[in-house]
Amino acid sequence: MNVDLETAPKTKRPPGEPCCEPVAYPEVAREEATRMAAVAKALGDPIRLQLVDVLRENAGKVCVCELVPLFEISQSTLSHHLRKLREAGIVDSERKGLWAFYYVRPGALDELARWLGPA
Amino acid sequence: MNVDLETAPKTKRPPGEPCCEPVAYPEVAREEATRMAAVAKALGDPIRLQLVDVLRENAGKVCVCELVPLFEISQSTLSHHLRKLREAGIVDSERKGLWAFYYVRPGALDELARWLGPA
DNA sequence: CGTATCTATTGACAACCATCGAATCAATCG
DNA sequence: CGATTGATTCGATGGTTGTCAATAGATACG
Repeated sequence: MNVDLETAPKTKRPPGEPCCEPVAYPEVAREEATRMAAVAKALGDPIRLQLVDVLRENAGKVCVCELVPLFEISQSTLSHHLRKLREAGIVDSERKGLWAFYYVRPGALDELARWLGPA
Repeated sequence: MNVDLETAPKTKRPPGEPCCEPVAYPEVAREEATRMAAVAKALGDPIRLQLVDVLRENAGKVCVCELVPLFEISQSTLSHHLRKLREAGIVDSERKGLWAFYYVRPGALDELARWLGPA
């Protein structure tokens, strides 16, 4: 998480030299960032963000058919968004008879929330 | 923020009726979601997320030329990412002489962080 | 002025994305 | 079984994105 960066000169330098020394960069943040960016990307659509919002407060209680009228999109488009969220590990679903109930996977948003959170 | 959803029947219904009654949907969340989704979208790239990470801890101290060697991308691509972050209102820049110094705008991440935050 | 350095923009291109309608799969009921 | 309803997948289509090379703009120095 800590990108320890040696802040470089920033004063005039004789031309011919590059701007700055190469700066050390902790590998650790790389895959962490990739994971969090994937979650953020999945939330980077208003409909998906609202979907997560609805699901967080009605976990396991809303079937897909109830979600459709909330947004002015077709059913297949909604299914597409749900798939994106599923692929990002944010939600999961459970089928019961005819209906499919989605829920936000516990802890799925924690890493991003913590990073984003009050510094 | 609260999507108050009347959880619908979910029991067998006589055929011919639609699955569920249309569900009331608070308008309030709509533009809120759009704003937050825009921020999330901007963070939805590993490089941009790392950029924000670096800038948060070295606000006003890192010039663009120092950021380039941190990632294996060209200078123009980095500039492109910075522009994206600027357009999303996440960062801003200040020029001093030859150099451009970027910083994370205070509070830019708060709304999303709060929504995402520990429920 | 001219030249070197740093940053931003432009143009191009492949990859990805959101969206829809239509087809398909799944499960319940008669 | 056959019909119906809900959910997912498929195919197509405009739009957006990430990337680079090349270029342009801006600032400092001589």
